[in-house]
Parts: sequence; structure tokens; C-alpha cells
Amino acid sequence: MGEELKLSEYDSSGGNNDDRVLWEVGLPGADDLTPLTLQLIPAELASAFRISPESSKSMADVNRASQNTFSSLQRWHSQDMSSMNNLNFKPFNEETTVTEKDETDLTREGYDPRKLRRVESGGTEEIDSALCNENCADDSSANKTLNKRARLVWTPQLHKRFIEVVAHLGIKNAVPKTIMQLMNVEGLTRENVASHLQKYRLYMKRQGNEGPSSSDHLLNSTPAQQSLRESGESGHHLRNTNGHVGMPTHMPYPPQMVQMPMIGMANGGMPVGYGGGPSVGFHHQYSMMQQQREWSGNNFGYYHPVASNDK
DNA sequence: TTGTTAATAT
DNA sequence: CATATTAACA
Repeated sequence: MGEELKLSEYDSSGGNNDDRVLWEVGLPGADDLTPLTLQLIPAELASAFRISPESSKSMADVNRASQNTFSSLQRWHSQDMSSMNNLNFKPFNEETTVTEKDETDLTREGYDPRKLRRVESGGTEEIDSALCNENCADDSSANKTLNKRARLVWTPQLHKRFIEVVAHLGIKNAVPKTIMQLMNVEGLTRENVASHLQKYRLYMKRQGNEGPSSSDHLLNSTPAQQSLRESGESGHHLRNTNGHVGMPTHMPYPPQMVQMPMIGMANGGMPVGYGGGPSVGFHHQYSMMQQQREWSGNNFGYYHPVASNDK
């Protein structure tokens, strides 16, 4: 009873099938990613779109554009919240310097945001999502019919995005909605972010630094500076909440410029080192390293590093 | 309406 | 107990 094994069986609260699908947010393998060379859009669609297969640049470009549009349409059509705006009819995104790495490539089907896959070309680390590995399997059984979303598991990657966005936004604009929009994670809802944000703030308040004497580098001031033009306020398109469309540049926000404000934080011994990169502002269970037990407890929901004696 | 906070569930 | 969702509130 003290243990929570959820590797193959998901909980066992009696009889209720509560599905706990892990949101995998990692790098999709080459097999997962659909090669651009593949013809996603058959000639029929191309025809419908009046796309000339030749004389154009490369089929890949056309394909991608079509795919984007198609995806966006699909997404909006199926996941249309309510009064959102379908004004996402933006034409194909201009490919400025898109080379090949498609940042967002979710493997969603219909509208099953259960399994999430994000690409992280940050380079800092390519965590390999050791979440469900092969155990994950498709547990979209109970959820299939119901729209009950599974508990969101903030994987290191997801959290990383969160941290990055928050760090770039600054506590000032670090509001659920903005964060969510910037994160651009499919399926991620404002509530999710809000919840996490709450925890995040709490954590910061606790360990961050009890002495508000000196201004925190991360707490306030020096938000995202420039490079922030979305967020409903201006109502400027590009707000593809869930979709990798409309994002010419895969980077929701520019690579954080190391500020390196000389953190004089007296940590417990953990090098906060925020200058290296926004990887993970602080450490917590999301620490993809090995010792993941910083944030608060230790046992996350999906992985049990060492559960033997003890306790 | 959205952002916060508390309560509740897991 | 920690984490995530839901509800209530500002």
C-alpha cells in the first residue's frame, strides 16, 4: 500500500478504470516522425489545394504547407473549444529558415492528446523519456470513449518547457494562459499550467530564497524583454494553441540569452547555474539526471528509482 | 473572463 | 506525502 506501481497496471482504486497515461514529451524517434519525403498529401489533396507539384520548390515544402494547413484545420475542427477563433486560417507559414527540423510534431490521431511528443532541439540534453518506455502501450481504452483526460504528468521535458517559458516571460507575465500559449503543447490546458504554476511558485517561495532582501534574478525584473508578441492581448494570430501550425519559427521564444546575473544564491549545494541555460531552473523530480528528488518528495508517479527498503 | 487560492482526488 | 485536478473565489 505504500507503493504505487504503475508500470503495467494503472492503480487499482477498486474498479474504476482511471487511466493514467503519461504524457510523453520527448524526442520522437526517426520512425515516429514522418519523413518529409513521405507523401502525406496525395495528389488529390494537392489538386484540391491547387498546388502544383512541380515548378514549385520542393515537394517537401508543399507537403509541409499542406500538412500544416490540413492539421490546423483538422485540429480546429475537432478540438474547437467553443467560441475560440477559427481565424487561424492563416495561409501557409512563411518558411523563413526552416530547414528540416520540424519542431513540433505531435503524433496525435483524431484528437487524442494522450500521447504527446515534442521535439526539443535545444541541444542541452536529449533526455530520453524514460517514462513509459514500452510499458506505456496504448491505454486509451477507457479514455477512448470518454473525454476524460488522463492526469497530466509533467515530464522533465514538459517542465523544462514550462520553466523556460516562465523564465522568459518573467513572473510578471507568467500567467497560465500565456504560458500555455507559449508552450504550445497540444492538449495542455490552462488549468494544467495553472496548477503547475502554483506548485512552481510555492516551490520558489520556499527554497528559492527566503531572503527577499536582494532582488531575485528570476523573481522579477528582466522578463522576456523582446520577442514577445503573442498572447491574446494584441490578438495577433499565431496563437495556435495546439498545433504545430502557424509557427514559422519553431521556437516559441528565442533562445534565452544567458543573463548570468551572478547568482549569489546559497543553495544547498546544487549549482543553480542559470547561466548555462534554462534547462531546468531549479531541480526537482523532473531532474532528468538521476537523482530526481528535489522538488518536494521523491516518488513521482511514474518511476520508482529505488523502492525497496526504506520507509 | 482570467488568474489565484483552496479543496479534493489520485 | 506529493502531485494533479476540480471547484470557488477575486
